[in-house]
Amino acid sequence: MIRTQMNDGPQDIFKKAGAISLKQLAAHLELSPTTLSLVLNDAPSANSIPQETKDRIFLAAKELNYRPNYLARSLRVQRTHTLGVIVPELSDGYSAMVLSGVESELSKRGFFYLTASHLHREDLLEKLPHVLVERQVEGIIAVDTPIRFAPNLPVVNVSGHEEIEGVTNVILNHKCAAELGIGHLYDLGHRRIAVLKGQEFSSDTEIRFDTIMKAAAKRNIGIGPKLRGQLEGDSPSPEVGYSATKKLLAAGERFTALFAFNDVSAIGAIRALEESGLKVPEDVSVLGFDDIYTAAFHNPALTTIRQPLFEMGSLAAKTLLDK
Amino acid sequence: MIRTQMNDGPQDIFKKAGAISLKQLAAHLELSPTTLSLVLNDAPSANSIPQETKDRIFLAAKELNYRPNYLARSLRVQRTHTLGVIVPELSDGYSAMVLSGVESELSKRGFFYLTASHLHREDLLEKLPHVLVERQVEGIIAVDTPIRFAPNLPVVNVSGHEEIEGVTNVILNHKCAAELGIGHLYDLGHRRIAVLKGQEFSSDTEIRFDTIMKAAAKRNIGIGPKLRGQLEGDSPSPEVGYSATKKLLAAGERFTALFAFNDVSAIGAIRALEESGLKVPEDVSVLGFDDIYTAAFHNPALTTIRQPLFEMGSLAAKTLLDK
DNA sequence: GCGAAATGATAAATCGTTTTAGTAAATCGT
DNA sequence: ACGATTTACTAAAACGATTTATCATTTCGC
Repeated sequence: MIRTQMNDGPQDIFKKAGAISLKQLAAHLELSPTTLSLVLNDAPSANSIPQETKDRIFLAAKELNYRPNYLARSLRVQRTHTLGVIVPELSDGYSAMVLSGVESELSKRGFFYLTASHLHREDLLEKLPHVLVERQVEGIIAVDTPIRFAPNLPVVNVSGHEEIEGVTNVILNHKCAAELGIGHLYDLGHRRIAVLKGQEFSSDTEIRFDTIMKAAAKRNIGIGPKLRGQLEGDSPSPEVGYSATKKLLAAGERFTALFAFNDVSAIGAIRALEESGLKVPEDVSVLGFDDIYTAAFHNPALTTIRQPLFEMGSLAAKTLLDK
Repeated sequence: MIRTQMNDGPQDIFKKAGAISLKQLAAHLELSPTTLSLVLNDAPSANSIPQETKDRIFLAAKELNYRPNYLARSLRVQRTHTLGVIVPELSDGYSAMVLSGVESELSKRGFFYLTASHLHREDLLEKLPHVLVERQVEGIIAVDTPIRFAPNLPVVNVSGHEEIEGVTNVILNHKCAAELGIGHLYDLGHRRIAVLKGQEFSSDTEIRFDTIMKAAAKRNIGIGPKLRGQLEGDSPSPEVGYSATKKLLAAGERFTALFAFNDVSAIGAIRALEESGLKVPEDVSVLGFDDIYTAAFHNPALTTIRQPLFEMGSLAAKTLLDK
């Protein structure tokens, strides 16, 4: 299958034979599968077996390249060491960062995970958890994803704000973040601040907006409807920030600072501002919300509120495994 | 386990009971598991079974929320519908883009995939393929990853340049890309061009550098040692481009254009250039190599050569599944 | 009215492990 | 020298599906 023509040498035939089973290995050694299993898994009851036999087994296992079939094992012991991760979309940087944290934690514990993207589609939001359950995952991590199922296994939602029984939420301290952002702008002297609100489907949208409004109100800054931009469409490119800012500018109310929903939209916003002849940051300061590495190096001066995505991912994994 | 306190109602107990097996379902219907299996899988031999019985089975399956155990099924039919994907690291955008393409193709065909990052560590490069094989993946997609194993199952390497028996490579047309890049700079009038070379561990480094040198030579442009920057360290942030460019500037040889290894390093490079008082693109044009969405919106003017990462991912998946 | 085919099911083997419950022979304590 | 351990190992039953081979009954063709 793999290799093309070439009549293969003996080592190739061996390779093709591929996986050798415990039974075959046992037959080869003239021992029972039981014995091999006991020895290879270092079971307590194997201590009556002489070292010599053990060595024979280990040697043969190595030589014949024996690899236990994880399916069979999992079926028997009823543990898969596998989680499911549901994300909106992989290409947007945000999910990838969280995933990276998840993976780093899981690999420490010998777990793997299956990834599935729902692309904001209702049908997938319903279906994916089911097929993951079919695949016997031991838990599900959802990232920025609405929960459309009654969980009968442990679920951790990263950046989720629904209170659902059986679902643990790992969330950013939004109040703190909003305080930080608005406080920063305020200290720089800004009093006319605009804000870009996220798409409806993003679970952070509402809370981020609310906390920003509150932090602003606290400092006697009003952000009227004409100072509120709205991101639309589910493209993960800065384009959504660009067009939202265009509309915002068209509304006609001046502002000296813009609090974007995230870095990607901030980058689009800057482009829009400059196109209408406004200098950043001289005329308008733009504040992002960290979800990408490159933001810090953006030019000009994009200040961003760092979100510990990697850490949120690894925390989610840790939490889930501890259930 | 999942829920905290609360004494649960009956539907909750039902939920906790969790997965119901085919045997249980059969017992409940007073039929044999065989019959259910035949009906549920719409096997040809099931056409002797009356519609009424079939309906009873479907109904019960739905009501008791029966989900076949994928482990058991896979074990029996010797197919897992699962691939393994090995990437250097998830947080760098590049891998995530490719993964996104892989997933889009796999989901169409009912496949899932396990992801593993090698972080450029030799031990993981050796070990990961083995544990994926243990997990019964039916093939492996490696992304920008050196192959350290003799494959006994189908392998597709994205951006790999080693010729290995049994490994299919999905690669970018580098020659074309270099021509495009250098040609663009040449047409803009640039004759003193510097280049940032990638890290040794990246499989694209050599070929990208070579093709660039050739494309330049063809136009009588020499790129001497003092015009060659070298990326160092395996951080996925623009920092590596930043420090490489600093060194390049310190070498003292002037240039009017910089061909970066990728977008991330280009972003770092721009920062370094501006810090030393050079305007981009007035004094120095910077050319990137597409691996991130946001590049196009970078400011100022980062021109980039688009790399179809998503497409490379989906092509890799398609190729692998066709084996 | 008799053999053949269709109908409606099922028992048992299988996939590759782990685990429980043994067994037969050798060794030990007294 | 006799029962109790220890030693070295194994048979068989799981795990939860699929698949092959079969088996009664009915119905059909003629």
